[in-house]
Amino acid sequence: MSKYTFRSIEEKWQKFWAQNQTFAASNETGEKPKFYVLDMFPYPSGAGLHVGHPLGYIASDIYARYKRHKGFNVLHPQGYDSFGLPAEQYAIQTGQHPSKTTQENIARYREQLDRMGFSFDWQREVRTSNPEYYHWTQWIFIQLYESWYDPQMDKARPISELISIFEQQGSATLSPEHLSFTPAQWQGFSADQKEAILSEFRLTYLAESEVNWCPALGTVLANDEIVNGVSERGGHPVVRKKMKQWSMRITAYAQRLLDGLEGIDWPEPLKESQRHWIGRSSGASVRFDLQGHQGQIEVFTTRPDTIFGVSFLTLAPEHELVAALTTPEQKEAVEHYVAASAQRSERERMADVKSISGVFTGAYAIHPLSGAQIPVWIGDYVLAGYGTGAVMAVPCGDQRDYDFAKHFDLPIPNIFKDISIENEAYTLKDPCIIDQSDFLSGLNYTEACVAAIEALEKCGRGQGMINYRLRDAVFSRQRYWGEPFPVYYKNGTPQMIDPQHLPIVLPEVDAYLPTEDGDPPLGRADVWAWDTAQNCVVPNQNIDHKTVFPLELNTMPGWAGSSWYFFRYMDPKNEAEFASKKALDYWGNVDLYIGGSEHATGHLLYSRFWVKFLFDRGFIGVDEPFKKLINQGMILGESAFVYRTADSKQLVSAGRIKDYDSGSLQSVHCDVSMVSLSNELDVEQFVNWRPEYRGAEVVTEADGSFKVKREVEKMSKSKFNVVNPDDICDQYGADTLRLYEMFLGPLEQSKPWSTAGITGVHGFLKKLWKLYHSGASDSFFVSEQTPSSEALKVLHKTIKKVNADIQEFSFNTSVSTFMIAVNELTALKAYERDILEPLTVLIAPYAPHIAEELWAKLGHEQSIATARYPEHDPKYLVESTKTYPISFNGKTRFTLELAMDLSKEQIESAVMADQRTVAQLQGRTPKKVIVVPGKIVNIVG
RNA sequence: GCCUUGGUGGCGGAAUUGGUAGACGCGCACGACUCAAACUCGUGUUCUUCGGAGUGUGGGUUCGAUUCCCACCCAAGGUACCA
Repeated sequence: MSKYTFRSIEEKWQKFWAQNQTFAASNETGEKPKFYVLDMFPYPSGAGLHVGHPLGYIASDIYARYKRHKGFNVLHPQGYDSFGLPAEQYAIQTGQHPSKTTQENIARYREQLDRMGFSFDWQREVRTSNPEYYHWTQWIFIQLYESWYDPQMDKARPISELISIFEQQGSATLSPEHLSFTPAQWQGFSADQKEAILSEFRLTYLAESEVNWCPALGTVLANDEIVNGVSERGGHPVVRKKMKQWSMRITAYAQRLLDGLEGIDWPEPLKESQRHWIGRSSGASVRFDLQGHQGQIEVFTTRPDTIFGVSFLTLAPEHELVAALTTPEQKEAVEHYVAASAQRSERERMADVKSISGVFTGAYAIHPLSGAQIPVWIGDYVLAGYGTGAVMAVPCGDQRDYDFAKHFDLPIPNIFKDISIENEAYTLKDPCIIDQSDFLSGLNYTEACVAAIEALEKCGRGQGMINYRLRDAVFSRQRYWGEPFPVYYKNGTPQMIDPQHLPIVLPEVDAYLPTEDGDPPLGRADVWAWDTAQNCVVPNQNIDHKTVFPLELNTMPGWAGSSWYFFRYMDPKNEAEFASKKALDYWGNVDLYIGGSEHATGHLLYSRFWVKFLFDRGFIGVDEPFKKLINQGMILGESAFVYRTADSKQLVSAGRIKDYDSGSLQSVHCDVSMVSLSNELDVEQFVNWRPEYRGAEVVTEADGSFKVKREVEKMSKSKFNVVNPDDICDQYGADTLRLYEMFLGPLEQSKPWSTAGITGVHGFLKKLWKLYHSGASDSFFVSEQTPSSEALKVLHKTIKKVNADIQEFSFNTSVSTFMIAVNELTALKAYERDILEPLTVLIAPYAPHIAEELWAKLGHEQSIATARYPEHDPKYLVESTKTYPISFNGKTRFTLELAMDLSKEQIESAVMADQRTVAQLQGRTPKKVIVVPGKIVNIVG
């Protein structure tokens, strides 16, 4: 059988499936139970699908096909997460419209996906960048805006209900402390005042948030786009700055997102990362008055018991009170420090625990319980985004505070009885008693926490509090290629566009960069204002008109469209709703979701948030999107890094490219560390170079020598280490690719890609084919005889094992089980129909093309897709003997075959009588003989 | 730094609740077929000083540890605007 036979079989069946709509799922509630198998949809990158993508798709496809064999109505759709940064970056470079490149990329992805024989229901395809789709993303945004979270009912409610509460009861218990009003006062507020209050409740709202701003590029950058403090593109300086942006009040759902994890079948580590991300901690909020200043510094602490150990306060450099507090003498030092901190990314600051820096503001706070003077410092180990951006420093009880105090020679009072803090802080390692703490002295940790909170509450300086690490999610992007907001501004106040006028379609622009004035790219659109009289988008030059108002210029982030797409597949063509009630009720939530663990705290948390919100508002009937989730491991690529070695052995610079002509690396901003320089890179040149890099230690060029270092990392276009599955399909066929990717190792484990070994699974498929072609000159042959009991045993143990493996998603071991089965059946010359038919169904989810072909040859006219999955019969698997490993002190020395039904004593005497036992013992009497029937015999002596 | 995962032959990996470490495949070696090569088939393949030793390193629990516990080392992913 040649590779041409494989290819023609694959093409034949792919065409057959498409023509017959074999995998179309029905929304009609029939007798079959439903099952929804979903992959995380891909971002259609310009590099095409790489071999890492199909890993999860193959696994989910095997499962979907398995479920069809098991009699389920299976929904197994696919689509594209088609808004995103790379398409925009490409557009900036080439001037091509992102929609054009996106469509081209999608066409290519589709071609690649089709070649692998996936059982997707393509009629349900969705694309997040289609107006028919983002219509509903915009609609959900409006619903979020029109909702608030009621902590008493613990659910989201329409904002109109909040307004009636305000009208009838005033702020009641709902409002934060600084806002308190009666119904009459509410009525008296201006529209703007009312809106300002409501925006503190809306689930999406405008707020000042910190961003990484690159003045030279005039844009905001992701942490990912910043390398060593400068922009990856161009190497320009980046500073942190505040900007008014849309935020999502995900923090309102913190507790429910935490609680919801209990009821879903997700990998424990993934739940753990979400728990950690949400970061619930209980403690106390403490307010420190300031000496000679209005206002207070509020801190959150998990250790209220150590309140008498406070020897200074530390504020984040971005803290709002810093400028006001700083004394004239300290002004210069503080401003210098704040400016320096703005240059460092949050990640850098978190990772750096070695260098201690900070500066005294000159100001003092008053200890809420002792009345002592507490100096106020600023230090960049305190992050503005966490808690209140200020900490009460207890050097004896927190290592970072301790180090800070040591470094700046601040007092380190010890408040722990019989604990030495000579060299390091004491951090609750063993229980201990609080000392030197007024009324807390003599109490243990738990008692002291309670007493301290009580005292703080009594004097109005604090209270017990639950704090979450989770922050509200910034929802604005200063980008072009994303969903436009359905928002216009009337005198600076945001207004939602009536949902009946959606979608607000992304406008055309002449370039994809920010405007000269620093507006996002949408500021370039000629037509980008909203006419409230005509209810349509109109040219923005008419903005003076009384009915025409500017539209929001930001777009939504990548996670907007991916937070609800799984519902759209249920009813993808619906123009009246995001999906019909009937479809939503029938399909419910996703039964099995497969995707990478890199989405653990992004996509998977945002989706859960939106689903809980949609549930609260009664739009859907489920409050978790994904019942069961499997993380497929990443297939890592092998990257080559080039180091230029100068005259000396020292590494001058590093990067993924070199410049042939100048003999130096371009735009490398640092020394030894690695920098990816995607934008300056001539891809052709690198690709041509790569084969030489592979395995090479040194490549010598005219201008000197270049060291090549190979590293395994995430496969990605930006890392130039992508391997294309098409090449594998060309050479071996889709069935081989499918089996091989499964055979590589456990689904959940990351592994580097390598084609070594692919001939093994290809050879297996040939052997499988041969098993059905034992006739004259290798023609198809099947015997109608009754199979031998040996053959039946092989078949049934295979059924049992493969069935168990699929349920545990252990696809690699089922492939080896198939190999063993085919080897054994070939040796037994088991060509009987009763062996071959069940075997074909068994293997069909894994290698569907060859299975369809063999199924047809076996005389079936229907596709194998819904053929009944075989079940094993235990009667063929009964064993009468067991080969016992006989070990001495735990080391196996020989084996002994004994009947299964022997008693412990019989086994022991049989073993002790054996010549080899006598030889091993050399006359000694064993101290003990351990016999585990059916398992092992261990002789201790 | 922090969070998560992983570390087993030359390589990918296998190993019910702790019970024969290295299944299956690659590679390699030898043999058969062939004028020859490829393909295919067969045999062998952890190391070894042949006593044994051996699952990243060092300890511990156990009759028995890849599996459980403690400490450490290394690699990958995430770390809030990549998706």
